[in-house]
Amino acid sequence: MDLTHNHFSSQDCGDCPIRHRAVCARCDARELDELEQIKYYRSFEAGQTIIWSGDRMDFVASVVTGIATLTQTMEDGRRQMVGLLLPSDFVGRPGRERAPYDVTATTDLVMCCFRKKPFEEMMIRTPHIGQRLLEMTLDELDAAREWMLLLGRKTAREKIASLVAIIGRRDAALHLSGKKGPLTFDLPLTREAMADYLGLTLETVSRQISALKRDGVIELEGKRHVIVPDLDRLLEEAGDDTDGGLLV
Amino acid sequence: MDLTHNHFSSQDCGDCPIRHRAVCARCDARELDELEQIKYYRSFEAGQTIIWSGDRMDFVASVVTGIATLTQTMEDGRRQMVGLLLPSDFVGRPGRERAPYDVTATTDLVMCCFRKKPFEEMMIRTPHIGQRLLEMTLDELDAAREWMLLLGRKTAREKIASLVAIIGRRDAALHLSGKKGPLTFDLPLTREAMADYLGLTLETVSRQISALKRDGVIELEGKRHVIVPDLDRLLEEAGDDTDGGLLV
DNA sequence: CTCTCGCCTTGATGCAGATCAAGTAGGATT
DNA sequence: AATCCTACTTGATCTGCATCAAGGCGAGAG
Repeated sequence: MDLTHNHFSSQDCGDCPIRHRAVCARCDARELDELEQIKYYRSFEAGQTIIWSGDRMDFVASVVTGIATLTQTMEDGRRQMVGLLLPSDFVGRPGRERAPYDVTATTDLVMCCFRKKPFEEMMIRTPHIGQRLLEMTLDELDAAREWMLLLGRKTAREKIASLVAIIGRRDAALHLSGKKGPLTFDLPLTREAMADYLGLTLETVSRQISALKRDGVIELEGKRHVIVPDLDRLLEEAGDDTDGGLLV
Repeated sequence: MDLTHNHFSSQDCGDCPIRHRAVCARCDARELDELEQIKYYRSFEAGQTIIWSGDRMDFVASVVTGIATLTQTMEDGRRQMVGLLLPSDFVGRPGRERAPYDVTATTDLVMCCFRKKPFEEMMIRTPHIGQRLLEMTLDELDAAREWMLLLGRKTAREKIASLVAIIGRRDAALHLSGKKGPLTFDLPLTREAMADYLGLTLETVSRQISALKRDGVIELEGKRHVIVPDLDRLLEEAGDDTDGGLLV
């Protein structure tokens, strides 16, 4: 979700930094109070599965800190990531009983949850919450469609460059950094998780990261920390024309 | 979008069969009248492009009859379909100026359009329109995620079987057919369009269709008309566990 | 009737990425 | 310091799909 969205207001964030951002920057005091009643926090450790596909899901939630993923698995074990949730992203669907995907914490994670039933009731009484959710869902749909282009038509090298660009930009947006020096950030995913994101094997991911490093498109410190000396070069490698897009 | 959705009511559809279905099965008379004011029809021929990516788009619309596609294109011409719009599907995003994808009619097509500005204003005054749009968008997001699994992890044979199953089921749903005999329907896409849908080349599409035919999974009359003698067999070939899913 | 054009099929070959298989690096445990 | 373990890297080989190339077929036009 786009952190620069015009409805956000970092000023009015109280003790729950996400609640306001995600659903109710436009709420009045009574509504905030009502949300407060149905809200609770949950913490997870890296690697922990939050919900298995098919499980009953009686809450909706915002990611506060950390990273979660949505994945689908076929009977024979093939896995595809279908959602990457960074702080401020929303998970859960009003009006659905059961989770359609596995939700997993890939780093230590804190989520701000709302009990589903009262949240749904509140949504009906409070239209702008639904409107905000619609905006967020439409953004997610756009991201999914960019992702489909990546999965269907990009080469392994382009996929890796795209992933690095996506994470780098979202990270920069999160830290609200005013353009200074080369983009630098940690990859918050294992090679295997990247492979599940990109529809590749982890060996191919590793090889292509090495290739981009060898060719000077990225630099690595350790295995996770990335330095992008030239963002335009990276975007070119990613096969991206649209450079406003690609926000997951 | 799911035609069996509980908010649909085929009874209350007037001269615009889609208007009610898509956005306002719950509208009262005044609201219907208001929609009437901002509504108009547009027809397109097979193959015609409705909007190019980047164009200004001053309407939202429902497909009445025929089929449209959303596609993305890279600079070098690689193309990926990211949306398949069948009758009753919605296209356009309130709050967005420009189209992010090419929209093309793949068959003769009639759309029921609403001028965007007044539609947006009406959405704010009439919450259940927004709620219905949220439901539809969430369904589309689910479909996009199934599609991502297909693009990222399925083999060419599984992809073809999945596509045939998706189209066959949606066709069956549209005709509200009460289970009778083997599933039979037309593929509304050229081999090239199927390739763009599936992230394959048209040659591979052709070969795999031939293979499924040879193996008795499907039968063909001409090049487009498909008979599915055993749906379970087809779904097995598609690698589908979830057999409620896969509605695009 | 036959020409033509779009759409489709089939064959031959090549290559990107999967698969199989070792081996390395670094952090935690003892 | 020795060990173990997990995450990662790199090499060798295999294969599924892309690519290049040559027809086939059916519908509409003349």
